[in-house]
Amino acid sequence: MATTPTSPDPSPDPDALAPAFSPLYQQIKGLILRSLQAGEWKPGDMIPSEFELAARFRVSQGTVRKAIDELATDNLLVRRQGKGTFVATHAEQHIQFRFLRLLPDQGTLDDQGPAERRIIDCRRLRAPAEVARPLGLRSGDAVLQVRRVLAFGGTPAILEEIWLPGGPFKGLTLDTLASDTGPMYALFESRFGVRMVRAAEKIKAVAADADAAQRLSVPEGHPLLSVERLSYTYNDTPMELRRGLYRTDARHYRNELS
Amino acid sequence: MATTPTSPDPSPDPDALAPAFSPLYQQIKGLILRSLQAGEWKPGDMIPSEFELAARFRVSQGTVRKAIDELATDNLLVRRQGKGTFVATHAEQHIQFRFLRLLPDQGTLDDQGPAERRIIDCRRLRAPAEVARPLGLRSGDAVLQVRRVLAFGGTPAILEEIWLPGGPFKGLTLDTLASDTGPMYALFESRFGVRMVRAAEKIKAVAADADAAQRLSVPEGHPLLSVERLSYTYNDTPMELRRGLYRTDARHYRNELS
DNA sequence: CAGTGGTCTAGACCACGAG
DNA sequence: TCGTGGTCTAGACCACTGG
Repeated sequence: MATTPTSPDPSPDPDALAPAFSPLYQQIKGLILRSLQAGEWKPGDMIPSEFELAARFRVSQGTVRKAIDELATDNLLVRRQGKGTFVATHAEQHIQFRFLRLLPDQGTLDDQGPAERRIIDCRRLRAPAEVARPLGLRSGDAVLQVRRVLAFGGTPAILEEIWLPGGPFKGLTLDTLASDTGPMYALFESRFGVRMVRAAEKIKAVAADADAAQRLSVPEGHPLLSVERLSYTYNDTPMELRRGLYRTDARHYRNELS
Repeated sequence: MATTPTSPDPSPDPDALAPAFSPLYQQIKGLILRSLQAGEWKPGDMIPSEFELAARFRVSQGTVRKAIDELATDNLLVRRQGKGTFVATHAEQHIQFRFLRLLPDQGTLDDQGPAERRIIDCRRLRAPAEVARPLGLRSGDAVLQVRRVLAFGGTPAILEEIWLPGGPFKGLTLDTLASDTGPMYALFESRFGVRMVRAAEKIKAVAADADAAQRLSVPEGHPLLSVERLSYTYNDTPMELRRGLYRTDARHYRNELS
């Protein structure tokens, strides 16, 4: 590790086509990532200082810094000057809505108070094919399905259907969810050790069917935003499939392009 | 500039409340940005090497590097190892669809061929209030309105209404647009010196009105994605307002959250 | 081969937060 | 006052590109 920066790290797979050359700081990044996955440092924890990590990995502080820089821009770590570097968590006020992009058309911030949550049901099912595939499961594997409605100021705004793999979320019940206040992703961290790191969404415009119309208090056929989200944990492992129907009469989905 | 890093740079405005302390590399970033705005280097051009810039600004190469790093992650510059650092441009194949997030539900890449474009009209108008405000103009100021339809494989997919400030885009005509192949934002760069740097979109689900239904070959009332985009040039100056209606029967709007 | 960006190091000093 | 991250520097060497 202290030799040339691009040492391929004596690995198996000698006849592989992959170049597998990577800069030292990328290797360090990988090592830190492994510690995160292994739970050596939990969400909210402070990780060792840059100098400590530099000593542990036998590299200079600047190299550790660059690794941490990237992990911080990926939102896996949070740097706080004068205090230390911390494992990112969903249990923070200003991070609450990192994955919820629905904002009111009017009005300043989302200081309309938090969303009111009403859980419809929470069932243990066998995964249909179209749910199993994106989650990397096999059809028929055990999954949890949660359905709920989010409302703002008494007006229903979101109808969601959440699919979770049965293994990692063993023990999740309606009571667990109902008795919990705070972000659902924070619950996943504290109770199941599952941290959502990134997500991809597919958005369409659809017409409300009878059930959705009733639950969202709109006429049948009313245009709704369909948001299908696949969320990933550390190793790009998909861990949640979420289908949401958003009312967009008084709200909009905000997106920044750059 | 070669003294302490946080020297406020002997500037006017002595009684300002602003702290105005900023790291050297941020100041360098600002200077590079000014050269970009001033057109010292045009889109596609190679900018001076890191050492040249370091000499010009009387700082070390590492400081210039950090400034360029940020400009590169903001997509204002593109680094090419062994060649140099270049001013980003929309006139590149792999950057074509940086702002168009509509992808086919099935199918590999967007190798369905490029979009077919049909311009409906291009008119010089006085800005209505709801157009003037986001563009930072006054109601009644001269604006250009372009309407067009994009189709993929013969099927119309997008109906767009584009509003541009009359000043910067003086001389833009239907012929200019019609005779141009390639990305519209590339045309803006080469003909008007306007480079779009970032954009914000507001997305809703709406029902097709009679006009939209006819132009997009869908029944009236069909759910469509309404995408309202405000695009900005260098100084966070809004330069384009675009209202699009997207068919999402066979396509979806893709978004990555992190 | 020369020129460019990319990586790594080592050391100095600053800014911030907390005791 | 101390420990943390933040900035800046200077110099060495590597990797890629093109003549």
